[in-house]
Amino acid sequence: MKHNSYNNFFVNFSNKTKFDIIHTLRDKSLSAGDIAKELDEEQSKISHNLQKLTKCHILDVEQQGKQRIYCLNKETIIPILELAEKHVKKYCVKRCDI
Amino acid sequence: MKHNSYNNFFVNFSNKTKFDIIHTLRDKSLSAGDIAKELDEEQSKISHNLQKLTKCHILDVEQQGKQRIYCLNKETIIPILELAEKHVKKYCVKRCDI
DNA sequence: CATTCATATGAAACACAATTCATATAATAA
DNA sequence: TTATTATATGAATTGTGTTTCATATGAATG
Repeated sequence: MKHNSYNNFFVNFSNKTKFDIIHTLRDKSLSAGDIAKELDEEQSKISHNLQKLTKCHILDVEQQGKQRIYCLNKETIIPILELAEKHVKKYCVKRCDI
Repeated sequence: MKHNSYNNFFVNFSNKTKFDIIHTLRDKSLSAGDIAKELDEEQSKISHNLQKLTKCHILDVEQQGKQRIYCLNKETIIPILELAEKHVKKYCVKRCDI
């Protein structure tokens, strides 16, 4: 497998903004604007991040009027999140992030 | 969950060097030096990366004489790799990485 | 078809992670 | 107890992803 697409996939889990977006969409679908509101972040910041998450199909989009509704690709993403959480809880309880 | 340790966990999958190390250790354990040799990379580069991978227990280490043998924490890491591969193969066949 | 609302986009600025290089430490053997 | 091999570490540099800001596009509505 080419490491690019692979690495790029994981990059999408490795900063706070994307983390917040993914977790916001874990139990509901939202428009770009509503995600920005809910996270109290600037519109274009959220938009840029949504583009990347969507490009590698971590998120799916659907146009609805003038809004764009984003939802999590639950099929593969939720299982990955769960495994990662399990690992982090078990091994990274205190300060693995230094 | 705190996003730090979480993000930090994923950061460790998102660059080529770490990708190469992880995949080299997928089927065998190696000393730091042998990893560097096998990947034809500079010693300290590999060492720095090994530190980070070990800190969040993606790798385990064991001292053996004056060598340090690194091995992959297969329990949680292999399943995550497999899910990621599945996703990438299915959704990122062409140029998700732009 | 002009206006408004929602979202996307490009480029510059910024932040942070990765690498490099020189050096230190740690374990062993002579 | 010095020399040698293996690995780690710190600081400066480099590289790359992220955010910001200004602006553009796109869909709907009067």
